[in-house]
Amino acid sequence: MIDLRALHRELRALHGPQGWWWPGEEPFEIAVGAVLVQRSRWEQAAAAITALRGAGLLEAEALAGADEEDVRALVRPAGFSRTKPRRVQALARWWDEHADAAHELSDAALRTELLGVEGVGEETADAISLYCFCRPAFLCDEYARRVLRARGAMVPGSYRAFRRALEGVLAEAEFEVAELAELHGLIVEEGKTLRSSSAPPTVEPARSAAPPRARR
DNA sequence: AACCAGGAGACAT
DNA sequence: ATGTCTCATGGT
Repeated sequence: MIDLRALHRELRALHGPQGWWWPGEEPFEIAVGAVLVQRSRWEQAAAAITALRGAGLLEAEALAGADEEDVRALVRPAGFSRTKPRRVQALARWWDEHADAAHELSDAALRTELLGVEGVGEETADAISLYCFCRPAFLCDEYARRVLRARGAMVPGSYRAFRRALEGVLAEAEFEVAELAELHGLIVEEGKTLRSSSAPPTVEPARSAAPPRARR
């Protein structure tokens, strides 16, 4: 499909080796960030995290027991206030009760357990596995899709199919966890320079002098 | 004012 | 197990 080692080298040359890790001080904060950033910009998620920190809620037990309305107000900058407040509190409850024991689980068992938490889907489970529990994982997100497609790879549309398609080359590359962590960071940097359309640049038809058609 | 932003969950095949 | 459809909101 694609040589991930070569991609890693290329992106390092492009953006510089950056020893990238998910922004955040401690694992729980990182996990909260992974949920809050869903379908929104990192700047917005970061604002919500700052608010939570200010309220002393960046600790699992405190957030789990916090008033729902308070949490709603604090995470508002991250948007989706119907779902995200519930999701970060569901995560906090799980974290408070199970995160400790989760270190003993296999990579696959941990992932399965994370998927059982409300608001944690495939991508977020992989992000938490990698950046909170230091388990090998590759984030098959929209950026990865763009970057690989831009290099000519046929990338399946669904997360599952994408992930499976990468299993082989991923095993072949034998990345360390730190390398996987940095690779994702590099892919994000590179992905931001790409269009989401994934369509190769097409030549615009010669523009006529006609004014744009009036909208209705 | 339309459009985008680092998905998840429910449901049907 | 895999594909499809729906939801949902702050910021620019």
